[in-house]
Amino acid sequence: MPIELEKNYNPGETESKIYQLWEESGFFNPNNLPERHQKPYTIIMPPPNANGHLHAGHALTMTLEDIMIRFKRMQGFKTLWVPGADHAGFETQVVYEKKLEKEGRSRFKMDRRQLYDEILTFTLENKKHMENEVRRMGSSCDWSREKFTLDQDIVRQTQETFKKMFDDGLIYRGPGMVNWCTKHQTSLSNVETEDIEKEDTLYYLKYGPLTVATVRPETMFGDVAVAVNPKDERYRQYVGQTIEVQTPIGPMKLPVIADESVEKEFGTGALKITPAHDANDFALALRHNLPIRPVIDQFGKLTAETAKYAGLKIAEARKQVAEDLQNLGLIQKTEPYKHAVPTCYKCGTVIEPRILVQWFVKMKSLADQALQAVKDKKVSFVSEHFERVFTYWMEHPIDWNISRQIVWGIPIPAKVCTSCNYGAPDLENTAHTCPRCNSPLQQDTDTFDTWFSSGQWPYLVLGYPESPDFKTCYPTTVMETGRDLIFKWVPRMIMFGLYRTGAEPFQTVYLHGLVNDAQGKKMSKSKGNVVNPLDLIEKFGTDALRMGLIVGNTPGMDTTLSEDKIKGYKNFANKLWNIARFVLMSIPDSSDFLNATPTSDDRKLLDDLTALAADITIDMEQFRFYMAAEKIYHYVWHTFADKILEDSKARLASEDSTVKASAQRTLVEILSNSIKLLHPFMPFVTEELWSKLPLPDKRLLMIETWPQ
RNA sequence: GGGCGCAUAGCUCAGCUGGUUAGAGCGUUGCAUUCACAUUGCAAAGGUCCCUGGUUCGAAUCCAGGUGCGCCCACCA
Repeated sequence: MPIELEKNYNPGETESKIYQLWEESGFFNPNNLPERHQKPYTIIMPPPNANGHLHAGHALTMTLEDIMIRFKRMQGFKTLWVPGADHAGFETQVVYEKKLEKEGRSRFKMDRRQLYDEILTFTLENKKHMENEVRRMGSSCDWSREKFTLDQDIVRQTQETFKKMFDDGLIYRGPGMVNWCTKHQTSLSNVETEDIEKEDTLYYLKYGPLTVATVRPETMFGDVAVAVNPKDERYRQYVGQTIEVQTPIGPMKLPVIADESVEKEFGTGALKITPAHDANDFALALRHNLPIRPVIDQFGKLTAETAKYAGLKIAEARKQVAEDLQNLGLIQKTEPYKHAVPTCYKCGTVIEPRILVQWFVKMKSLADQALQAVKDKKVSFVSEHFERVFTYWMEHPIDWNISRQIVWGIPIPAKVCTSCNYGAPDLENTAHTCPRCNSPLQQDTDTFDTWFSSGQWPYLVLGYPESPDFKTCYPTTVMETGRDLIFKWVPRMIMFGLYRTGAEPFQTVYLHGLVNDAQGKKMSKSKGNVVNPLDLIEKFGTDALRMGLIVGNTPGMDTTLSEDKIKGYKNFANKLWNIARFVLMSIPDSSDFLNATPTSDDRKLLDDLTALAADITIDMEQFRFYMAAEKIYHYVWHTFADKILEDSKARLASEDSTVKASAQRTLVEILSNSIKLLHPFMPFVTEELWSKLPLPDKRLLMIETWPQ
């Protein structure tokens, strides 16, 4: 009996069944692939944060990487796609703190150990959801190799990198300027702050014989100098002098110094120097050997140094100080002033620059090596312009603060002195006394910036240095991730990879753009336009969602996700289903017809498809998935269904058995090749239909050969 | 202030190294329908390819300038 298909394709039922079939087949694991699969092709999945659900961007990541992997697997590569989960230090802790807040609790009143354990439980719970959602996307990744950033071996290697970098002089212990979030009580790296435009007042303050311009009069108590440009004739006579400055809490004496960094044109050309609370002033203070005088504490309140202002929060203090200065006649004038201020990217609190004794990575030499690797084309970017963006970043490296004052993360394996600034790695827990001052040492309670571990991800997940996976699969083939990670993650992976393994971590970087809403607007919780990929899967099926994400989506460019578009691909899945239904209804029980000689007309149809397959293969090789997908879609619907299939109806009814058998054979062959070409994009419906085709020696479609 | 990108049909976007009549999806309009599929088919309407200049036999495509928009970075306090 011919195989009968249901009238319509039902994605829901099919998808869970098929994924289970794949997973049980073992073919996600390259070790189980048939003999022909020899040459490695490896992708390390950017580990999604294990603190919530997949979003549209993840859905795009999974789709693109799965397309690459499935295509290469069919071509005969030994494909490995390693899934992972990121503990996402600060991000997760923020999520958990919000949860605590709702429960009326606070991390600051909790025992460190308890807080850690609670977040761990929370994370492991969410990690399961995340993993199931990765499966729902159809991802053919090797779950047997899944890694979590807090796995013991990962933690151990991360800590060893820290020690090695310290020994090599690439990591040093501050004091250094850090971005301090007064709400979250931790320092943040430069990529964890977000500049926002702010309207402030620019105050012109009388500083003895000079006038300085500032938006932060409350920091005047921390001033240690006034700086002018050495070429500024107006102030030349004061350079080297000490001036007496009136303040609401009494006079202070400040030296006047000359420094090139001072702009003559801005304000009055004279700049108050507050090294404890301004990154530029700190750099300038280092150049001129100036003292550092902190007047703001970790909670953003003024310190005892400021006498009557002590305990006031910055905003309140600013108001008070300005008012008092006004009354003393020390404000010459004020003007409105628009500028960008860095804020905590999670809570929007204005960052307070502070000088703290913490760990920093020296970026210059690492960045130079990364730059060279890219120049030498050891790493190339899909969409070449990303190379320019990357180069710009690597030419302007800033030392990287890797200490976080949060519990959720990999502990920094170091001992720090209780009385001086000494600190050093101590992985084996053997150091107890400070070699500098003999004071007791204590375990550093800080954890690593999460990018410090995820930056090492490619070689860590492959089991560097000893594992066979590392030896055969590193450098990996492609790193596919979001465009915004060109400066957060990609450079760190290249730098760490080159430093620790001596080789670049991947050969090609494919960056995708943002997934925006149907109107092209960025999705955000506050706008309420966030689209949940799981909802779309429920509604239209995974295959339809994948096509909707891929077609028309060029590398690096943002894309829009609209239900109408996805609906169109749901219809397409059904169209394909019905093509197969028709073909299966048109062929006899016996499979003799498969050996029929095609008529010359049919031969032409088969040759056309071969040519198309070759064309599509080139698109796939060159990462033009948006185009390959559209081409096969167009062929299946508007050539195969609308023309070939319609034309075949007469021949299928032919009395001439040669003509009839040729038509049958041709239809089956075109169908099976179309299904193969579509498989990377629409894996579920194609695998299901493949199972229905009356072909000899059939295996799972996922390991079938790509059409030549 | 610097960097990167974008501007093509009503909407969202393709158009790779310059080459007949500029394409797709959705939307719109008309017609069809006991057929594998109404989750369908056939057909139609719809474009100053942002503007100006240049290179070329030939420009949506390459170059220069302009305009508008988006993103990222930045120490003029």
